[in-house]
Amino acid sequence: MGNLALEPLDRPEGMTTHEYAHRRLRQAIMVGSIRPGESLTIRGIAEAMESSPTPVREALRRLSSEGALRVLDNRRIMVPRMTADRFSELVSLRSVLEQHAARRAVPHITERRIDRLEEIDRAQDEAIARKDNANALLLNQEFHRTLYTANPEQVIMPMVESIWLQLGPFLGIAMEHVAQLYFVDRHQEAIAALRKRDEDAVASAIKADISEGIGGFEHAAIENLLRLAGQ
Amino acid sequence: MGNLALEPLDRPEGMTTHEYAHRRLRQAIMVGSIRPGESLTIRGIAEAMESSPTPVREALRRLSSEGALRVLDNRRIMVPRMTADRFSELVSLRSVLEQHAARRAVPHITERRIDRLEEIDRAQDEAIARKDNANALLLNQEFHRTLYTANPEQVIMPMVESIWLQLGPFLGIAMEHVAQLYFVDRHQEAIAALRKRDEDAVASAIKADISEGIGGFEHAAIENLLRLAGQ
DNA sequence: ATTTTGAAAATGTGATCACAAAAATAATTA
DNA sequence: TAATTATTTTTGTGATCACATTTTCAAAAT
Repeated sequence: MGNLALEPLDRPEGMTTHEYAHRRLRQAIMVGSIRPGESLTIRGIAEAMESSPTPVREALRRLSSEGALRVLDNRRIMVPRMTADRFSELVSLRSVLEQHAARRAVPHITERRIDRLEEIDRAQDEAIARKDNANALLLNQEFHRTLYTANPEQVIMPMVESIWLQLGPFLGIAMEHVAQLYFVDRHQEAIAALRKRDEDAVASAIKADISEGIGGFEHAAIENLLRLAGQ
Repeated sequence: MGNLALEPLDRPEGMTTHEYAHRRLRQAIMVGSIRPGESLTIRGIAEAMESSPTPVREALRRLSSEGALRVLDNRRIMVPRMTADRFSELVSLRSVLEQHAARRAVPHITERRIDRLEEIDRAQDEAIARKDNANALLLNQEFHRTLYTANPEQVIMPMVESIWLQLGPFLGIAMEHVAQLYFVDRHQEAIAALRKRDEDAVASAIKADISEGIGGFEHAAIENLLRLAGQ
């Protein structure tokens, strides 16, 4: 049942078992440490985290509703396989979604939050420098999340995270076959635009960040990568 | 625990209990037959559909991951309350999302499917004529769903449905206080644009359909409606 | 050697139970 | 009468069990 070991993740007091299972599986999927096609068994996971089938099933159901997992006809649960076409759908949707999220965040952004974004970006650069891909990925997500959640009534975040969840497993594969994942980012450009409260410029920085980041994989490159990984 | 009675919904052979519970609750929420603020109890629902807590809990968890339900700190589960600001977030996101979905569907649309769209639109007009709001709503959703799922690799549909789920309870309130809900739609315009495979025109028809439909509620009108409904 | 058959193990599903926390109700006090 | 306390009921949670289906693996047959 895969290395959902990752890091056991601290479990805050009062957090329910199914919540913990959900968070742990979610993070494992999002940073690509569970391979597509790998099938997950309820009992296996339950045993791995020393609990029982009931809460694990609830966690798996939630993840399937979030698009992170897929239930087959035989009721087996697995991480969906990636295809070049699906990848392209995911990336184009991500671009539209996050541009919109960024625009709607601008009117609510504070200087304090922009400072926080700079910190996160710095931390991400450090993670990249020490080739710590998993943490760089996590910090990149935190950068985007911190931007979008500036909007207090925002309802888009769960959808953005759903996209991340669906792209995660592919990133896991990519990281095994490509040395550097995020050589460039457009975060500085986004920050500059935010300081000016320039919605268009922010949206365009986000668009570029995505299209030059994960969106940079071309159709043929993806098929090669998937073949290489035995998908 | 509310009239999730609605219609008991036929239960296809082989459908699991939690799946059935999920579908039934989902539909009840989507057509607005469960009021915001109304709290749902696991045992209550289980009893109402003659099953047990386990599968009902799974259904509720899925719905909470889909944005349809909210778990409070006391672990109570309820339909989220609407606010004017949240409503505006939902509608603007819906517009962006569905325009994108429509654009990506155009290259895959077939004449047969366009014919099907015309049928659905006709059926919806009939439902409107006989003031059958719930079915008109369902048929409107089927129209949009049929369009977007023309794209076989589409990953956007769960997100669109999540928006519908979040708007559903408000529609239920609106239906109690407003006579006609969908006096106009832009479906014919969308169909004409589809016949010409004109992406821009299709997107613009969908945009208008949303902004003139549910998007037509103005900030003040929403606050009035919510106050009227005792929210 | 490949396929088919049969037994054993693994797995998903849902009902039930025990426990703790929360809510509702009744009893008591100010 | 209103507020507070105590008791009862309701509710969410998670472990366990039984059952049916599926998968796995070994033996037998073609």
